[in-house]
Amino acid sequence: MPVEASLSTEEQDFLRALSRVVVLIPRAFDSDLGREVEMSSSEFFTLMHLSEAPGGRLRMGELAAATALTLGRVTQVVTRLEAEGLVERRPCATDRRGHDTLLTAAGAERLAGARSHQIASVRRRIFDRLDGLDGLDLAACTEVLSRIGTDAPTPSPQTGRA
Amino acid sequence: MPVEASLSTEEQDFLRALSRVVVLIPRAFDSDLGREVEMSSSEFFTLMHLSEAPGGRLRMGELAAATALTLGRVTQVVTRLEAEGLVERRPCATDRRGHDTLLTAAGAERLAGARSHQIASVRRRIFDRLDGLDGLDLAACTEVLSRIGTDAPTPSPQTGRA
DNA sequence: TAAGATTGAAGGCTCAATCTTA
DNA sequence: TAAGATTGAGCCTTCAATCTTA
Repeated sequence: MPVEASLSTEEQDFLRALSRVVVLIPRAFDSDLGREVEMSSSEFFTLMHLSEAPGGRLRMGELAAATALTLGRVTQVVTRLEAEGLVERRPCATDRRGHDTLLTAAGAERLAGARSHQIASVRRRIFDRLDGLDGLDLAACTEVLSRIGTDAPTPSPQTGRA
Repeated sequence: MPVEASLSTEEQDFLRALSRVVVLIPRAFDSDLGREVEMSSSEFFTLMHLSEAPGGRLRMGELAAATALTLGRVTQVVTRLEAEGLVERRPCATDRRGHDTLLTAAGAERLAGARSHQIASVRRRIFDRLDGLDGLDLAACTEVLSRIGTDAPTPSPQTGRA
């Protein structure tokens, strides 16, 4: 319900900058990765999170949490990656409702080939733009970004995850 | 071309936080606005930028620059808004290739009705999450976000680094 | 030739409905 | 009943092709 409310100038500026970034960044990443390694950023990050998981193996829900994608979207991405032989679906040993996604050797290789392109893209689109920024505190920015977006009391590192 | 490259831990953390936000924020805004005022965030921001322009009037290309949307997408959004009577298309007086988009009275009214809902959404999804954050420097974050995303030498104040 | 804008096809993402197992 | 996952319909967005006027 709309209560009497407004944003400060500082808040408005932040909102505008953020609104711009959430449009520009996905376009930039998808464009760069698509052109150079024929992969969407969703696919790239899915492979990346799998490669970092113990055994290269994650449940669908864990993959959704890691990528911030919806479960439905994860299913679609995994289906596509599986069709390319980059991941495999395995029944979950402890819960027969669940499925594990497992990074294949081909998937690991594909990720390795994509990584340097992605790093170059990230440098060009992000960190190169911050060169010479006076008093840059990247960690402080990271903290801010880590907190926002959710509705619930932020399931940030540490804090109550129930 | 992939050169020898990598990201520092700080940079990786920033990238992860940013990647999460660019997925979460559009979903949150579109969900809130869609439920409460049946409008997408693209439509909302389009109306907002029009309302801030002199005469409530902007060229398609200016609208694209303001919203960071592509020209093709702006055409579609404006078409939809026009069908609802919230904006009007007018031939541009000085360049017959161009079209102005003009905010109507109905559009201004609709925007006014949506604004408080949007502010509530922004508070809930963003600024409430930052309450109690020690040493928060919102302006510094804004500066960082304002710089990233583009490919070209950043149309920011100062330097043009090739 | 190039710039402003539009269009249609294709792909990304969300959401609600559904199926299976706990 | 609820949780994990999948599916299909539909919207959002991009991209390349196209049309008109500079």
